[in-house]
Amino acid sequence: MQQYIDLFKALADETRLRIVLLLSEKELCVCQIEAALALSQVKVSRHLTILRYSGLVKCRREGTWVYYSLAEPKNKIEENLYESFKKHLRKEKFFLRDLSNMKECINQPLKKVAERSKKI
Amino acid sequence: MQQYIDLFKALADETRLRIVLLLSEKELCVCQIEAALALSQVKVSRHLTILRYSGLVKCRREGTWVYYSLAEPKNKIEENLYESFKKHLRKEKFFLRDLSNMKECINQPLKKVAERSKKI
DNA sequence: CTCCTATATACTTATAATCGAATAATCATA
DNA sequence: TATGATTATTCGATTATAAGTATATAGGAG
Repeated sequence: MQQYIDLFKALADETRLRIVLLLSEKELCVCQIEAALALSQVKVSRHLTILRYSGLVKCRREGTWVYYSLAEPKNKIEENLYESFKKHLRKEKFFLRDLSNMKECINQPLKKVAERSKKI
Repeated sequence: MQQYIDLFKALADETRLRIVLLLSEKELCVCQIEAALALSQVKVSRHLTILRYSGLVKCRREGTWVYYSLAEPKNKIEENLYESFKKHLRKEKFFLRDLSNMKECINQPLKKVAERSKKI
């Protein structure tokens, strides 16, 4: 039971939901997420930590960068939910915006990405 | 976006998740839910109110009893989630227990049901 | 070792969620 | 209208969550 509560708790926050949706598209490092969502470093990092503890995402370090990606679904509910995200949330405006922002960001040199994220 | 946050918030509480699961089986009145879940009247009523405001359940009055049932899903995510519940959560122990409790309760005279719920 | 960049954590404050106890409201029936 | 049964709401206390600022940690380059 608790695993499902934890899943819904993890997704019941705008920042975390947006992060999960981005990661359902592609593995990303912290600064790319910051830039794509136009959020501060602390905010992104903190919510990534929460997502990590709740088992929704995993990470790997590569030099100074830490890349985050979705973890394997821990149960059928989670699995179906992710499929459902991919199938239905793609059409939503808020997601398309984050997504195109993200794609723009990952094509820029990281320096620029970092500067951009500091503005917000 | 907010509609999804609201959905996950509504489900991110043990009491509410258990209620939703029961209602995915059958329309029930408040005292039946109390008895099935062995929870106090206040607790059940309060969480039903929250579920009603978040649009997950609807209710109809019949004399002194108020019957609750799941509302029509408001989006595809919600719809798929309910299907997923029906398909996968049925096997979970906590759900089977609540379910069999519920079936026992609705076969008893209401007076007994009420007494039973007061004990807890 | 020092500096710089990327990321994580502590500390504090503000806000929100939950709970139990008491009380109110609603309806049916006598 | 008085009573009993069912359901909803208010109140006050407690706990949990989220946010910002400042600070710490970790790794790479020089």
